[in-house]
Amino acid sequence: MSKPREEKYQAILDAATTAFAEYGYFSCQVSKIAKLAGIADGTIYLYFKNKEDILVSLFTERMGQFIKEIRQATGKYETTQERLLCIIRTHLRYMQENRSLAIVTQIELRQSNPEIREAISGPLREYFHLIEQVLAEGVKKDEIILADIKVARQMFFGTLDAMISDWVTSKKPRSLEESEDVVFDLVRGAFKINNLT
Amino acid sequence: MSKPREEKYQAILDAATTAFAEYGYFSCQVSKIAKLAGIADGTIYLYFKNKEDILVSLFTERMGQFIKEIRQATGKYETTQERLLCIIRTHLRYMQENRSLAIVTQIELRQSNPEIREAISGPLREYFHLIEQVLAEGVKKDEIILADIKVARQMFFGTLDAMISDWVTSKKPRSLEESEDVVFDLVRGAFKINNLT
Amino acid sequence: MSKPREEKYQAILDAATTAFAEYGYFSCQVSKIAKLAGIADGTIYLYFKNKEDILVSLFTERMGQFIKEIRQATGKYETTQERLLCIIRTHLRYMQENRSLAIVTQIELRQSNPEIREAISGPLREYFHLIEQVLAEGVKKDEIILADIKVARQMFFGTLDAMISDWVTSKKPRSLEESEDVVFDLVRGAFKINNLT
Amino acid sequence: MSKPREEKYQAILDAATTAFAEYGYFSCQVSKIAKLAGIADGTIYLYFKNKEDILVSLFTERMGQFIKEIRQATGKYETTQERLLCIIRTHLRYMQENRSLAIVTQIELRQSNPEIREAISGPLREYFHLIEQVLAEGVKKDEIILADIKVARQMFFGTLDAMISDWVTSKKPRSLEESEDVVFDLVRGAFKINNLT
DNA sequence: TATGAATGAGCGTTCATTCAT
DNA sequence: TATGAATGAACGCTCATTCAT
Repeated sequence: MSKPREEKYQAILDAATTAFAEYGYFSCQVSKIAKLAGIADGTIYLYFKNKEDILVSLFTERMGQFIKEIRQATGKYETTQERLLCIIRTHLRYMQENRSLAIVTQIELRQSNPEIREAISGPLREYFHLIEQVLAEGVKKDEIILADIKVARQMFFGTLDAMISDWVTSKKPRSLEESEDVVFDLVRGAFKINNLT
Repeated sequence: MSKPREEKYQAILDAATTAFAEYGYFSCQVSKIAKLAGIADGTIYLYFKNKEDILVSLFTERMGQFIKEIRQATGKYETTQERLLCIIRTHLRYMQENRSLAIVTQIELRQSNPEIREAISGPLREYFHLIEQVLAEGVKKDEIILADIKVARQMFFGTLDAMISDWVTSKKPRSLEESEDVVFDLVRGAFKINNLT
Repeated sequence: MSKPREEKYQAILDAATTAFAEYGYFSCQVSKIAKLAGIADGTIYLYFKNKEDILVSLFTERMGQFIKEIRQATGKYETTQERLLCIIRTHLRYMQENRSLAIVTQIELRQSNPEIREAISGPLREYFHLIEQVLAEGVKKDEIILADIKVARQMFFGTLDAMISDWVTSKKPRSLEESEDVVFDLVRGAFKINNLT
Repeated sequence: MSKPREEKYQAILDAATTAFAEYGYFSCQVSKIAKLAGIADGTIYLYFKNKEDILVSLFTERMGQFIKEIRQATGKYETTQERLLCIIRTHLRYMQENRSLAIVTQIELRQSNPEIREAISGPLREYFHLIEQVLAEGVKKDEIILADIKVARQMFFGTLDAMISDWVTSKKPRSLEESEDVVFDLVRGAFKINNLT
């Protein structure tokens, strides 16, 4: 019987995402997650080693899926221009549709607690790597001009991240989709994307 | 004699900055700050209402000074190009010289805990406002071309923030100064800064 | 199963009564109550909101039962004379059998701390009311003669209270029961109880 | 220079009486007493060994004076009837004019903390002794009839104590003086005071 | 598996007391 | 004497985790 187990595992992760998003990791009690998941406190420990494990699993699972989705979507496009626009769209839309995850990402991504940060950094680095791959290939194909891939990635990711940070913080945020083209336009300028394409 | 009082106040804030940077706000006990400041636990409460007040004061004081410094530095320049470069340089250098503050900023800036976030948001919004002012004026003077001031600010700040985030996280970071020109170049492209200037 | 919960609730109240009696409310740590009840400190907070809640519950429960008992016992008698003797006996005997409760009553009944006093005053006022009812009816039925019901109640209760206070304070107290008739005799004189009855 | 020392000593005792009355012994910080006395916290410790010493001194001094006053007043009268009325009047009036002292007496008289209670009990026992002397002499002179001096004293003191307790607790208390005659009348009945006298 | 009552380590904060000035 | 900043022991309460059922 692995299916019901998987289901409850995901239910806990869902509950944790919501709860962490609302209260923050430290201010959120395990009992709150349990209540939200509709199970007893103790049951959580049949699925996760401890509170930290919930957070780490949450990142691994959800960020992993996020990156997988972005990678798949990006794979459909050939040009760097299209790929970057695809990442922008997928990133913003995914976060918009998973607001709690977006919040948790914003909050806990930079946890100082070394153990937590280490566990979390994996998926994030993978995402950074994906972006940098796209950029590197674009440079190689002369579709963009960059003096420093890493800094370019920092700009690219940092922009999206700041947008989500604002959106998440804002009480009545306007849709992120509206800004997709604006961002892309800025990126085109920054990366000197060949307009002929 | 208000001098010694002020000195101890700052000493506690310094200790808190270091301690929060190392452990994170929640994982850092008040006693750790006290020990680091070389005072007794109780003494902290002669200067701060509670633990949260330390964090909030830290932001108000240190971020306030950071913004003040940036504002002063920026004021010396006329063109938008120069101003933006000035912000980039001041921001990166300030954070580089105040690594712990940079870390705390990264960590706690996005606290989910509503009270803390609210208290912190003031200085940050002020900084956002400053950047947007520079951008708006640049647009007005036709020195840059922007479809959306807010998104441009998000890109500008987000880029610097991501750079610092990487730098802070990295075990052996290369100097942020090296990247100043690279970032500026990207920004010039993004904001279509008139190359004639 | 609500039984074991009720049992532990009472056990904590018992422990608290003993501990408060020995050390006084403020000088008695919650951990002492827990140890006396044979449970962990934290368990206390599964049954009571906080330390004050223990004290208040103690009064509500125990004093409530004390008053209930007195009311029941008194209800069996018709004449004021019999009723007053009944109160005297029940009061003294109850306290004699619940020495710790008697002490706590003596100690905390007059707490200056306004919140505590307010919470405690309920049951006490109820008792005062009961006594005054008996007295008022006695006056109505011409079984006693009183110029002022309230002052009479103060004398009646004050006397019993002072007796218990002495008994509680005394290192080798003589039994309270011995004094029952003596008190009653004084009361008869004071209230001019009709000897014909 | 012993005069200013004595003055400040009394000032602290006055402040303590007021402060203890308002907050209760445990809930009243030494700093509150100091502020009320218009001196620095540390100064208190030039006059008193510690907080407890303040309370004990307060009782010794103030209760001592109270008893002295009662003893003097009582000494002026010959008959037991007059003497008892004199005690009633002096007791009630003294407490009415020293409301804070009355409150502190009510509150702390029955402190469970053994050390405090022991220190306090002295003056109180002296007062009990005084009352019992009057009663014993009255019995000897056939002016009153009592089966048990101690219980009679308990009634006498308990009544006054309960009256003050009510008066102290009440938000808008009626004057205690109004009740003097009523109490005396009750006492006359209880003690079978010979009306011929 | 699931429960949820029980645990007890851990921490923020208070405040009586001290001591350098 | 007087000050009041500094001290640090002490304690109420929380909550992640366990375990008997």
